[in-house]
Amino acid sequence: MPMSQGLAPLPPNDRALAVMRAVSNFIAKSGLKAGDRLPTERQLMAQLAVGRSTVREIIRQLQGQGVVESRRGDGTYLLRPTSVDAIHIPLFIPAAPLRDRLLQTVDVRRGQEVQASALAALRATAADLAGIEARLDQMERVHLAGDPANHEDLAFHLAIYDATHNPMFRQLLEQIREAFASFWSKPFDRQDFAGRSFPFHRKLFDAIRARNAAAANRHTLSILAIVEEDIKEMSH
Amino acid sequence: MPMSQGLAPLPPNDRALAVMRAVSNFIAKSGLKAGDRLPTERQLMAQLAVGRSTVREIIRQLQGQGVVESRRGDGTYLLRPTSVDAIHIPLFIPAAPLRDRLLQTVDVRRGQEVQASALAALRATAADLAGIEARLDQMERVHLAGDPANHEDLAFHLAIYDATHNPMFRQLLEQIREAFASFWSKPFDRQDFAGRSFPFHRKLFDAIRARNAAAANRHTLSILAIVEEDIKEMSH
DNA sequence: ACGTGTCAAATGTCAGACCAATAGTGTGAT
DNA sequence: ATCACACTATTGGTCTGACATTTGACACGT
Repeated sequence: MPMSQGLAPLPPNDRALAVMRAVSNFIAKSGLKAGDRLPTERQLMAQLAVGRSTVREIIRQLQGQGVVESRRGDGTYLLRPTSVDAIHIPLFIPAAPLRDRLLQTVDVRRGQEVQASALAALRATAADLAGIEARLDQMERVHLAGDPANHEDLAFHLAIYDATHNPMFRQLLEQIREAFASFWSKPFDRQDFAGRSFPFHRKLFDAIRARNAAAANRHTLSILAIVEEDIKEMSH
Repeated sequence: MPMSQGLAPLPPNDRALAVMRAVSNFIAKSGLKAGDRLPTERQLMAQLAVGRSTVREIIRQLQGQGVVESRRGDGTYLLRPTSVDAIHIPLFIPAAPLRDRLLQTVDVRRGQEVQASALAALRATAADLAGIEARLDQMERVHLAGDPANHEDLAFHLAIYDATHNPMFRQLLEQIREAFASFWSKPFDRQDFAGRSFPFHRKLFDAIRARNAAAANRHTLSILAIVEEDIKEMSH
């Protein structure tokens, strides 16, 4: 194996880096979940023996990474657990009309979801299949009750991603979805977006359970085709 | 609901947000390119009439987003141009052995690159094709001279992505590649990584030029299969 | 039970000072 | 003329202490 990797390039007296590591370690080891409150700035300042400005700058940096959120007069809250050696990959998608951005994400998702479905068909364990089916049942219940099942739909797809045992799939979809959540807020929660894709979800599950990657791909493409149609139609 | 409509929504005292917007706007309008130097903290402080700590915190936030890099005693430099309304999507890939992380990215790339190749075959303009071929020629020249052509290989694939006219593809590959660059530095630059995939690149280009999406997919998969083999072999 | 006021605590902001590293300049020896 | 070295101005990094603004919780009076 080639040389020692990932060793700190070593900025010698860099307090900020030390504080960043300390805070990240604390988050990891203290078992904080998303939504939990971090120690106050003054507590961190005192316990780490650094100035408050340094602590604040690190919190700002975490904020920029989307790890943390500060609420004035209240405290700083954890958005997603992180660890020191987690790799942060920032994506920037340039300004464009909402419709175009949505269609661009469908392009990406088409490649990603097809691949994820195929991998899930190959790799899913019995427990994975049970989890997926549970999500599917839940989704069908809600849908048949006449309610929009967007949340359950997401859970279903995330369960498929988890069955690939590759965390990058989940990250990608989750973050893309979250990035657009601010735009959707109303139309996406209220109306049963892409409801016509509903029957294909069980077909997709059956294909995965049968370890039939080709069929899984086919049904995934069917679902995405409907999503794309709905986006195009939504922006009339 | 006796809401008075005409009330001022808010005088958001949020200086930080204002500074963030001001800096982002400045970056966008001043035409700064990656690598250019931003105004010094003291200049921003003076021109925006805010405290230096506020300026520093915004710079930290941009740092967390991967937009900017500060060098002590030198200045703050732009890594990637941004605009105010660019969407920031942070991905976190959890800690794992390097080998596993690399294989995970191959999983993702398989879906993505297949999709990108197919879209490029459908959407590439004449100019796009010329650009791709120029990159391919350059890559072949370097490779036949016996030098590792990793940089040229990247340029070739990026040209294909650009031919999809969907900026998300380029973002994804570029950022993933950059995230792992710190690990590769030596082994990746020195040795002709995945050199065996070399012949498939021209086949891929020919398929794209012939608008043959299926063939493009096939050759893309061939390239990635070799990449995967090399990763598995590298970690013997 | 319901507003209302008060207060402690938290983040947000500022100013001023000093430290540390860097790039550029100039000086001096060769 | 050239190279090595010291110096200096500039820049980001850190600390301190102060004040502002917002929030959540509790106590109070009606």
